[in-house]
Amino acid sequence: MKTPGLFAGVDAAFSRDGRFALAAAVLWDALESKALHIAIGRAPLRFPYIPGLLSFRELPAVLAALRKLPQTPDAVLCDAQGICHPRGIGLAAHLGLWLDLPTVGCAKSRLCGEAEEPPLGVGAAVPMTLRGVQVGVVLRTRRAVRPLYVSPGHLCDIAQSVAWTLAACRGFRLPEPTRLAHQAVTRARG
DNA sequence: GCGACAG
DNA sequence: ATCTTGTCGC
Repeated sequence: MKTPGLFAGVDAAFSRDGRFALAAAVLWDALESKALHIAIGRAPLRFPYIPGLLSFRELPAVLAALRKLPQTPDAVLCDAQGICHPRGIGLAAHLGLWLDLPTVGCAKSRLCGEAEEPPLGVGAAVPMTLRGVQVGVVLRTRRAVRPLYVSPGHLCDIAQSVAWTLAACRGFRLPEPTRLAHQAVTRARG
């Protein structure tokens, strides 16, 4: 698939009473660099946070938010890992597999795998390996700023996950879809 | 036993 | 993730 023109970005947070997982799904037009729709989803929290099992805690709310979008995006960007996961199925991969949609994992920190420090320039990327095989990259999305851990979620390869992530960045560390989703869900919790 | 550990 | 103020830099 070529570079998506219509992205969706998702991110989760928690209600103040700690009983629900909240999530925002932002439909974002890359050509116009603008959000077309923002939806909020909610689901009761039934699972604790366990590294490696994040999907069980956050996916229900994420799915509820995505269901409210008026259109199906070409690809979904997630604030989590894709296949750079102990079992090869981080939240982004899990979500894509379930929805049968291309997804990318754009995590802010490392869960597993090894990588060198990438050069400081925007777009610099170094391979992220797990058990000797490359599963993603550590990508600099902003000059001299903490890099992102990018890996394919579903229906895309490493090169595409990087190209798509950069295609959705607009000067901030996080790609616009997930950055806006983070703002939206943060506002939603009051 | 010790350290690591997405959000 | 969430709890929290000011502060340094573009």
